[in-house]
Amino acid sequence: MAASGKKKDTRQKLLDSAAILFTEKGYAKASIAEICRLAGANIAAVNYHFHTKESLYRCVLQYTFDQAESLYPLHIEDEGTVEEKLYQVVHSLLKRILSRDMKGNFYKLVTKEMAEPTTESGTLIHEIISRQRERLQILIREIYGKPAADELISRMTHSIVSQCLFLGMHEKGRLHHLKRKPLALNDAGSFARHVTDFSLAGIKHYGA
Amino acid sequence: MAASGKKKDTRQKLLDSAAILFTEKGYAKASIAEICRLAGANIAAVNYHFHTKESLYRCVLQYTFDQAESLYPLHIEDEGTVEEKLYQVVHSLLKRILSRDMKGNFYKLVTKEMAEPTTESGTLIHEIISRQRERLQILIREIYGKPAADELISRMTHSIVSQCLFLGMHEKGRLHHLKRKPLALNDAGSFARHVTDFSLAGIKHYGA
Amino acid sequence: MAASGKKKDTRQKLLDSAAILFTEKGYAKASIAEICRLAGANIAAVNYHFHTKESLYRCVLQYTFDQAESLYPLHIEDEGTVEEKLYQVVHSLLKRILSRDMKGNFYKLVTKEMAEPTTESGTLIHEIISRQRERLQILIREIYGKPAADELISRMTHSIVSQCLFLGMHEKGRLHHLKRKPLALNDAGSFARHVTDFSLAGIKHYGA
Amino acid sequence: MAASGKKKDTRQKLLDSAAILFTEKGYAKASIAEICRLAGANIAAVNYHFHTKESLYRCVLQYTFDQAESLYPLHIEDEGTVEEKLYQVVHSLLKRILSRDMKGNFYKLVTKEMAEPTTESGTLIHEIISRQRERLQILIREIYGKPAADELISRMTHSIVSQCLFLGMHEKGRLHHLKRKPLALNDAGSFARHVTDFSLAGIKHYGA
DNA sequence: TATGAATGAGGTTTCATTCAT
DNA sequence: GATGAATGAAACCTCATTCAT
Repeated sequence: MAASGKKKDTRQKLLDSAAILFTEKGYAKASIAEICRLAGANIAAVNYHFHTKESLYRCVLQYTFDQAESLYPLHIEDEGTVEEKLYQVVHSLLKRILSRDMKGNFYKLVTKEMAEPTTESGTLIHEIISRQRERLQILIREIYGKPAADELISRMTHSIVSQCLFLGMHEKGRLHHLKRKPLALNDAGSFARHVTDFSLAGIKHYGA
Repeated sequence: MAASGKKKDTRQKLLDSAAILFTEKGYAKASIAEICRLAGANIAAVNYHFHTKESLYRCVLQYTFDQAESLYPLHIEDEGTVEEKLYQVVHSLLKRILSRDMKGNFYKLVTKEMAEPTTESGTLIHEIISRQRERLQILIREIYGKPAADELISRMTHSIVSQCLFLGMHEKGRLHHLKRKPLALNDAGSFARHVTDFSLAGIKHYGA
Repeated sequence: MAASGKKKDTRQKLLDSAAILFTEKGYAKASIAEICRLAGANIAAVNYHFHTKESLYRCVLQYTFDQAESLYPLHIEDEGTVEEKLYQVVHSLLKRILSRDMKGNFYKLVTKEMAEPTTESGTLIHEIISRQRERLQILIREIYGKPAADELISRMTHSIVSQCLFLGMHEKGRLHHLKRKPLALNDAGSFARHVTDFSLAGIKHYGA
Repeated sequence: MAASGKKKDTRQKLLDSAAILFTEKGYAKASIAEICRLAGANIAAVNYHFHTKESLYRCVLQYTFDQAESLYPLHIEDEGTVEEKLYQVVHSLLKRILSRDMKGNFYKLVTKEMAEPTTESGTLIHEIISRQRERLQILIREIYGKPAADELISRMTHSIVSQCLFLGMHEKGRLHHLKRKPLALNDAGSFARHVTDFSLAGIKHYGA
């Protein structure tokens, strides 16, 4: 019975390998051949299990997103202050972004996708990002306290989101001149504190 | 001279075409053949003038950076307050990022490069970004007023830089769910005001 | 028995699907996968029931021929004139060629095979065509009335056969510039009249 | 100077090889690799000179048609009878069909195309066939002498055309059970005589 | 008996680069 | 100095077939 998990093994190994290589090298430069080699599978395996490279890519997006959600769920306590809720949102986002222990990192794929969109893969990302963005906007409105123009809310959302996602753009520790040492998962809490405090001050500046 | 003028012409046209295509499609998907076609040059012209594709790419990085510097120079008035100087820095950066009227846009190339590094091309970008980052850190220290740990300064720098560079990541209006309407060069001043005010409040929050 | 009925079912569905797809797209472009999909069968079903693709093809040839014979049997009345018998032969052939209501159309496969022979499949077609051709030659000799060189008989046979089989070469109404509107089964009688009359005149011209 | 013909040599050799292989094996089964091998060219040569396999195919169609026209021009004497003109048309068509000495045979490609259309290649063939068909219809009307329904003219045209084109369907002498010995170019005159006489009788039968 | 996963050979196409002219 | 033909490596994809279950 333990050995009966052989059946869907190849498909899973392909997903893992693809996640790693897409994350490391990007969609274009990660070749099917290399993905299969890493998975220990035949070169035709991708076509058998996923039909095309792009379809594999979409599955990887979904897969890494699901992993991110299950490993670092967004848990907002109902009783805390809105400020605390903002911290929780930012913290959970940063944990996902800084995580290195998953096969592939969804948010690294998202930033790649934003910088260099792959045909037809935007839909999934669009939905996910939109949902998170809306949640954040509601929170910001609440923190702001007074009625605010959409434009203003939108800008403040941008300010917060960019501080988080921008962390996902430093590949392999390269270009790490932008920060002192590469941030690791351990730093998520501390950095989330900074982003939250920095941004709360910004929001409240407008409210004053 | 007429003949040597002709030669420079081809080289220049190649730079322009390459800048456009690298910016639009990224390094990998912009082919030499297409670049030459757009430049009205022979298919061997790139190898003749630049030897390899990657060398052409490095030249394009330098070229678009020089253009950015000359079109949107960073002019800091000596007499203003530090807050005003921060605004000027942010404003000039945003103008470069939002500009669409140059052949290629250096900062769009930078964000592509950060998300998906091309072998061996990091050096130039490293230097440029470092220089700007240092200038910004000095300013932030000044605004902060009191002695501050490098770590803190670094984090605040990140917060400001990310708000700016993140704007360069929205390709062709796709993924524009992150902002209401695509920002244009006209919006640089207004958006710079937001980033500056938002961030000043953040910086001062720590100082309080 | 219930189980053995099931088996025949799959085999039969494979035959039907293969007949349709071979007729529509030709041997090379009809893939085993697609045939199985259309039959609602497993992808290994063809190899299981027919061993190879080519063997399936031969079975399809036989199958569609049998269907043609049973749906449009060649019924020659013993009492009619030879001219009338010629009409009956031509008519029955045209009905088979113009038929669209069978699974696949034997004569469309024959014309495909003549234009682009598939390895090893000629034997069956050879036999079938030969038999029909001989029957026709005997009839022509009879109509001709006088002793005739084989060469002459052969040429007249060609003239008649080609007028019929050529109708099977118009795929999907494409290339239908060769005739005004695509002929349908209804037109078989009328067109057979034309071919018969036209050809009778030709035959008798030699006899004169 | 004699050696200066090297430049366009490869393209021409590719055309010749492709013509031969497309004619022998059909579009689908003639592989680019084999065509290049036969031409003594690199495997990327087809893409360089013709871009895609289908584009090469279209060029081959045009090329073989041009060869057919120049080798066996259709020369109709103005002074002859209409019957004689019909013979000339049929004769020239048969010479083209029976020719084996060209690189590829346009009409063999036409019959292949009719039996198994290749995507998007029909246009050229459509035009050519239409033009020839119209010329023939005019001639038939003239021979017929009296006003005739389009339908009738169309059927008689079919009868003549099919007798000719059907000869192009016997691949490599296979399936030659339909005729005694494979017809060769020498037989064109004699066979054209048969087709003409046989058909003239047919036409006149209606006129009677 | 029947399946679905897996395979390897081969197909077309793309592309950066080289080289004789 | 500049060209355009040519090249070889490598990419993605298709497919008939095999095999353990």
